Amino acid sequence: MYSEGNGGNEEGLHELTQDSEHVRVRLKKLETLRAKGIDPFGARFERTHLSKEIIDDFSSLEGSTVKIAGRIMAMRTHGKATFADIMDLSGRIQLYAKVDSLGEDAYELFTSLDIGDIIGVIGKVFRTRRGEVSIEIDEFTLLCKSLRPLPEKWHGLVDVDLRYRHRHLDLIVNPDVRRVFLQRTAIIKAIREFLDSRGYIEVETSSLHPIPGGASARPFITHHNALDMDLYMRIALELHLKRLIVGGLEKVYEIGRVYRNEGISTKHNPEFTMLELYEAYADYTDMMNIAENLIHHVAVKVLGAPVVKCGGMEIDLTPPWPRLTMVDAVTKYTGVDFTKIETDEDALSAADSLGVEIAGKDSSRGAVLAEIYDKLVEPRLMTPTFIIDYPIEVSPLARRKKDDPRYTYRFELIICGREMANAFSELNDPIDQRKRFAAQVSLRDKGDEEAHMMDEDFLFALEHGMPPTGGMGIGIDRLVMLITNQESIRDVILFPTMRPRA
RNA sequence: GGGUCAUUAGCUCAGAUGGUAGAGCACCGGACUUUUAAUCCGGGUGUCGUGGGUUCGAGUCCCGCAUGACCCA
Repeated sequence: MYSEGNGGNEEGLHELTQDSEHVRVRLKKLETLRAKGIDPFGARFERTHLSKEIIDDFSSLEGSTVKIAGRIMAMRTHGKATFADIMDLSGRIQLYAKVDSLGEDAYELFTSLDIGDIIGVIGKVFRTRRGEVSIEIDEFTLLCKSLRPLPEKWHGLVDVDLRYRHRHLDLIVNPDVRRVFLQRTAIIKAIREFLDSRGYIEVETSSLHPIPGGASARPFITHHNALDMDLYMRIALELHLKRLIVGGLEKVYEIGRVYRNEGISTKHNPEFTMLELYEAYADYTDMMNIAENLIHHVAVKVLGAPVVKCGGMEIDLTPPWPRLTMVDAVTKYTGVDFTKIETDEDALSAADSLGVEIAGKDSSRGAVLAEIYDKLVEPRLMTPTFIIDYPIEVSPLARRKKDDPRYTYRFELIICGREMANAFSELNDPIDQRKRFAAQVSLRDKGDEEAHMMDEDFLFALEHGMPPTGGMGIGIDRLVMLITNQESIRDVILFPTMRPRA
């Protein structure tokens, strides 16, 4: 807060004053405005139009008076006439200020405004000699004085570190950034439309868990003071949503933030957004149909066509998409045929011959198969592909295949070399589920910090009986990256996790 | 975790061989009534990320640290 006279917050002022000549100059202008009785931080302003509406409807609006507000992005003064560009949510429009129509005092006040200031304007719509739709100002009012300069008008804000730390500046000066985040909103809206129209119920489950479950990941730990107990930030939505299926909600979904205590990279942020959905009496083939149609729907809604860019190429998302078992996929891309591999030892030597390192990881046949797939196959799958029938060892929550108990009714959807969805026919046998948890717990005891914990509350629910259920998780951030053609997860998360600056 | 690179003005960047720190935009002063990266004249506004070291002298060379980017695990 910066108040008038000597009663202001000296410390805050001091910090700003130190900053640069830009700030000093603007603080001085602020005092000058106040001395003239002008409030530099104005109030409510009723707009009649957004800038884009004026430009789009120019033919019907020409000559009429409009009220518009926005941030000054550029100023071009020419003595007794001045052009300025202001930006609002819809875009930019040019203002034209003339001493003839404003009068000397108001005109002088206008030219003393800074780039970055926010103003409200009443004026007439016209087109300049050069053809640009503009507003000739009759009156204007200062709605907010800006005390700091904006980044450079031509290059914008380029430094990625500064862009993420000062996202508000990124949004002001880089139009593409605004576009991406508006698209993110549109994507999530399209997902809700799709699921709501199919009778899914959106729910919110808790994010503080006594036991973190539903995924293999290290959790964040937090503490509840009154209960004097540690709690975990959720790493998945899965187990609570399944409890709702037990409870008879039958078709549920949640779009929610999950937290995983892992490294940070262009592909990983410690908090990210998952969609999970569960449908009673369905199975993983139903989930494949939903995945195809959902992502197709989203692309058409947001982009206007079922086509996304991936690296240099365009990918058509029109369903149906091919389905390939993991074993077949590994054979196709590496030549190694896992139908001929029976033992853990043979699997290990196959991994060795392919140069896939297993040391320190689960060395069971199924886990090795999944590791080979992860390293050598997944990154090469560009067009949408369902990889089905995951090994049981890496799928502790999925139903076992009837004809081959080494595999599960599970798939992952790969687009552009990235995992977009993970789904399975849910395990509803509480006795088998207990054994799977036990196997995970023993991995955990051997030092695997990502292995699941025993979750008695979940088992208790499962023991009351869960209908056969199909379930799926979709990483929203990755989906947004795909649809908006962004390479870094940080470019689709408004405030990615950053280390504090020194 | 390992390797490579980066960090200089509000922003975008340049600063061979070690010798008083530069440009464009932005900003300040002046001219200019349809410009649009407006133009013209004048002005450099800086803890060269940080802490050490070498040297008569370090933005530049060496070491540590911080933050970031890319590659690898």
